[in-house]
Amino acid sequence: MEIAKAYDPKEAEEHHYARWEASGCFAPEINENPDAEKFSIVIPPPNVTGTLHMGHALQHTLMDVLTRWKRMRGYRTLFLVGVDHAGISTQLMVTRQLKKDEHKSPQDIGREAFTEKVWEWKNKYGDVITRQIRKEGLSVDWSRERFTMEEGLSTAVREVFVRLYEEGWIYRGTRIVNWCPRDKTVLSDLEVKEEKAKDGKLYYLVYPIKGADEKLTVATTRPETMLGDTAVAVNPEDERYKHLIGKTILLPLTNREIPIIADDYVESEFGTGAVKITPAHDPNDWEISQRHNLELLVVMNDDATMNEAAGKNFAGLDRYAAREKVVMEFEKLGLLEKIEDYEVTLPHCERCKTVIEPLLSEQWFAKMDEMRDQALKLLREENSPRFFPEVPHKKVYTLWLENLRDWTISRQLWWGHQIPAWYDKDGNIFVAHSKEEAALKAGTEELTQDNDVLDTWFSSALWPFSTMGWNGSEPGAIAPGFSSPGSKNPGAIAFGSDKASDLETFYPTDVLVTGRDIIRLWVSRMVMTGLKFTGKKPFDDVIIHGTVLDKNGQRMSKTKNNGIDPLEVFEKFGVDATRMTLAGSATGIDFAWRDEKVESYRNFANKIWNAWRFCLMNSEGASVNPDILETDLRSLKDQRNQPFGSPSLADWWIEARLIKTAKAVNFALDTYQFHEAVQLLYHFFWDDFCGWYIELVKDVITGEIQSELPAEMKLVVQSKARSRIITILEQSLRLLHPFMPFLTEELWQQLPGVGSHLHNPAYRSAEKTIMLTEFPRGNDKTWEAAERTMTYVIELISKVRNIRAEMNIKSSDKVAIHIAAVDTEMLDAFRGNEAQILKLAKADSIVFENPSKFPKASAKAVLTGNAEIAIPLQGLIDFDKERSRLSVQIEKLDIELQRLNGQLSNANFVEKAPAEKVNELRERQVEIGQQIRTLGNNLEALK
RNA sequence: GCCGACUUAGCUCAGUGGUAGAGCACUCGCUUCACACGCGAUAGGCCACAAGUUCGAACCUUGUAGUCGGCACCA
Repeated sequence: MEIAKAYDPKEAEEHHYARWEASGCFAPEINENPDAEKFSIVIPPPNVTGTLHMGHALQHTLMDVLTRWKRMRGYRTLFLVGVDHAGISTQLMVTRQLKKDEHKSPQDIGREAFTEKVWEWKNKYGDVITRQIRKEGLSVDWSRERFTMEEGLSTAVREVFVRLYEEGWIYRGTRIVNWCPRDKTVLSDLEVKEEKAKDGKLYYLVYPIKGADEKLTVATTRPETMLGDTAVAVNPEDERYKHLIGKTILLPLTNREIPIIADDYVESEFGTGAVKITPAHDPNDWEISQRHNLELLVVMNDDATMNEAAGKNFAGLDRYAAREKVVMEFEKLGLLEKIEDYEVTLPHCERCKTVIEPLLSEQWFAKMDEMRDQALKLLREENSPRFFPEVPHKKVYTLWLENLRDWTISRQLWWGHQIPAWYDKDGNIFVAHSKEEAALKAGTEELTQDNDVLDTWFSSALWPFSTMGWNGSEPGAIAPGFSSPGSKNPGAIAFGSDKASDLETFYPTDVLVTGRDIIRLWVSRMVMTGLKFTGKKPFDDVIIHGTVLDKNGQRMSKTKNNGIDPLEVFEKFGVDATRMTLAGSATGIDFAWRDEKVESYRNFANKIWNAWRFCLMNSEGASVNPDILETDLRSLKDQRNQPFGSPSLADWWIEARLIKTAKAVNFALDTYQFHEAVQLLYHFFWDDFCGWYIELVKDVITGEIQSELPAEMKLVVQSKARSRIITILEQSLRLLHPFMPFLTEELWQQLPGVGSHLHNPAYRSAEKTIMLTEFPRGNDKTWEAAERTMTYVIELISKVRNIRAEMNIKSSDKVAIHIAAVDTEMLDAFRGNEAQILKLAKADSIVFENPSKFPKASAKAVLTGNAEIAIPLQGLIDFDKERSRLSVQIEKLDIELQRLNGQLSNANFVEKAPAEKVNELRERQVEIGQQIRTLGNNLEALK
C-alpha cells in the first residue's frame, strides 16, 4: 500500500469529529459501568458573538486533555459546553447591524422587535464559535449544550433573584454608579478599565467668598462639574482655611450660593487643599454629601451632555464642550488661576472604550455579604477552591472577597434577563418569578415590569449548576453552618427532565480552567452562589492558565492588531500541533507565541506518522496485542541477551521506558503539569521509540537480519517482533491521544488488530475508537537491569559515532570496534546486540580483547564501567587530531575531578552531607580518575 | 502608593538544595531503503547583581536593578 511520506492533518481533522459526535462518544452515557466515578467540567461559556482566539484555544486544550484522559481512565465524563448571551457585546453588535441594514436605532423599532432581532442574529451567527469549538476537537457533550438565555437557565436566574430579594440581599437604591454615556447603561466596577489619559490637565478655579474679599482656589480635572457643585470642602485642621468654614461661596456661572464645609477626607497637601464637591457626579463627593446632608444636583444627561440644571448657557453641550466653555468663562471673569499638565487615569467602558461618567442613578444592587462569608469560610477551612498555580491567584481571590462591595446588577439594556420586578401604578415593587405571581402578590393585573436586564455575570455566576438543571426545586444538601435556602419556589418550572439527575451526578464539577482576569468577575461569584444555592462548592480545583502573548511578548489586542488567529495556525500546522504547543507551555505562565514552536510539534506529528508508516509497511503477520508485552517479557530473565532473541534487550528496555513514561504522564496530569506530560511524551516517542528502538529492531522487523537461525524460526521471531513494535506504537498513541486526538485516531484506526476489545471495560460495546481505549497507567515496576544495560549499548554506539565524526571517517567506511571490558553484564549486552551495534555504529566487526592488544594507530575512548574502546585507523589516523581530541576529553573530566576532590576533601561535607551522597561522589571520583588515567595513557602512547 | 510575578544558551522557555536542560537558530558531516517536517556529531551558560543561611545555593532569605502584571488613589 502507498502511504504518504508526510502527514497531512486536514483529512484526519475532517473525518473523525463528526463520527465521534454522532456515535455518542462525548456523552457520559457512553460509559456502561454503573459504578464508574464521574469527572465533570464546564466550559467557561464564550460570548455568543465571539470568535475563537488563542486564549480560548489554550483554555480549551487543557480542558479537553483532562477530559479525554479521564474518559480513557474509565470515568463517567461530562464536558459541558455552552455559550453566553453577552448582554452588552451582543446588543452593540446587533445595534450596529440594524443601523447598517435599516438605518434604525433600537429605540426606533422598540424593545420587542429589537430582542426578536437579536434572537434572529443569534440563530444565524451564534454557531460560529461552536463550529470553531468542534474544529478544535473538543470532546464536549453537544446534547447538553446550553445558552444562558434559554428557558431553563432563565428560570434559575429568576429563582435566585427572587430568593435573594426576599432575603433582603437584593435591593434598589440610588448611588453614584459607573455610567457609559455611549452604551447608556450602568456598569459594574469590574467592567471598567482604568487608563491613563493622554493630555490630562489640572484646572485651578477661583471661587469668590460671600461677604469677604478673600477668594478660594480649587483644583479640578473636570471643570464642567463645577456647575453641579453644592459645597467646597477643606480639612478641619487646615490653618489656612479654618476661618472660612461656615462661610459661603458665590459659585461663578451660576446664581447659587454654596457652603464651605470641613471634612477629614480632604488632604491639605494636595492641590490647594480646598475641594469642590459635586455630589451627583463623583463617588467621593457623594460620600461627603451624605455626611453633610448636602444638596444633590444632577447637571448631566445620560448621554453626557449638560442638562437644564447646568444653566441655559450650558444645557445641551457635550461634557467636553462644556468643559472648554466653563474654562473660557472663568478666564473672562479673571477667575482662572492656572492650568497645569497633570497625569490622570480615567475609567473607560471595557467594551466601547468611552470614558465613564460617574452618575447618580437608581439601580439594583446585590449585597453579597452572607455569600462572601460562606466563600471565605470555605477558603479558610478547606483551602477550597485550590488555585493552580496557587501564587498569586489565591491572594487575588481572597483580597477581592475581603473587600467586596455591593454589586450593581441592573443594566439599561434590552438583551438579557429582564429583572423580574413589577411596579404597580403607585410604584410599589413586586418581585416574582412571573407576571402572574406578581399579580397575585399585588392584587392587581395593572403592573409594568422593570425595564432593565441583569448583568450578564449574574447568569454566569450560576453556570455550573444552572446548566445541570438546577431550578430551585432541588433541595440540595446544605453544608453545616450555612443558612438554609429561602421559601420554596412556587413558580419554578421543571425542565430537561430526562437530564434532571445531572445535577446529582455531575455537580459539583471537578475542575475549572479559566483566565486570571475573571477570577473576581466569575470564579468568586460561582463559589458564592454555588454555596448559597446548592450547599456545595461548584468545583474543587481552579486552573488559571497564562496569557498567550505575541512574538514580542506584547499582549494581543485588536487595537495593536497583533492577534494570532488560532484558525490560521490550525490551517498552517494542524490542530494537533497547535494543541501540543499550547499544552506544552507551563501552566499559568504567560508565554510569547512562536510559530517555530508549532512547527516543531508539526514535525513531531510527522515523526509519529512516519514511525507508524514504518510499522505498517512491515506489519504482515502482526497485530496489536497488549497481552504480549508483559507476559512475554516475564520469561525474559531466562533468555535475555540471546542473539536476535525475542524479546531482546531493546524490547525489554522500550517497555520499561513505556511503563515509566505512562506513570509519569499520569502523575503530571494529576497535578496539572501539562507541559511536563508533553515533554515526557515528546522525548519518549522521538528519542526512545524512534531514535533507538526502531533502529535497534529494524532489521528483525524487516527481515534483514543475518542470523544463523533456521528460516521458520526467523519468521516466528520476525512476526513476534512486528506485533510487539506495533503494540508499543499503539500504547504510545493512546498516551498521546488526549493531546493529539485527530492524528492518533487516524493512525490507530488503521493498525491491524485494533477493535473495541482494546477499549476500557466501561466502553466495550462502543464502536471502535482510540478515544475509548484504556489509558496506559504505567506502574512502579522498574527494570533497572534493562535500562542500565541499554545505557552501555547506547554509550558504546555514541562513542563510536563521535570518533567517526571527529576523525572525519566517511560514512560509507566501516570500522572495526575493539572493546576491552570486564563487566560480564556489559559484555553480554555487547555480544547480544552485536548486529545492532555494527549497524548503528557503521562497523563491520567487534573484537573483544585486552587493551594492550589494541592496534597502535587507533582512536580511543573510555566508557562508563571501566571499559575502553579503540577504532583502528590504519594509515588514516591524524595523530595531532587524536591527541587534541583526547586532551579535550581529559580536560573536561579533570574539571569535574577537581570539583569532586575539593568537595570530598572538605571535612564538613563528608561529615554533614548524607552518606549516600558522599558515596555517590566517591564512586564517581574513582570512575573519573580511572578514565583520566586510561585516556592519559592513550595520549602518552601517541607521543 | 501597595502587592505580586519574572530575569537561565543567540531566541522562546523548562528545571531541581548536591555534575545546568529542551525546542528553534548556529557549525560540521550525511540523498543510510519510516521520516530532509529527517539522521549523526559538535559548539554555546560564573542560571540579572550583591549580601546572608548552609558542608553545599541557579534553587531558600534579604536587598538592588530592570521588565511585566494586579490593586488603590487621583480635588
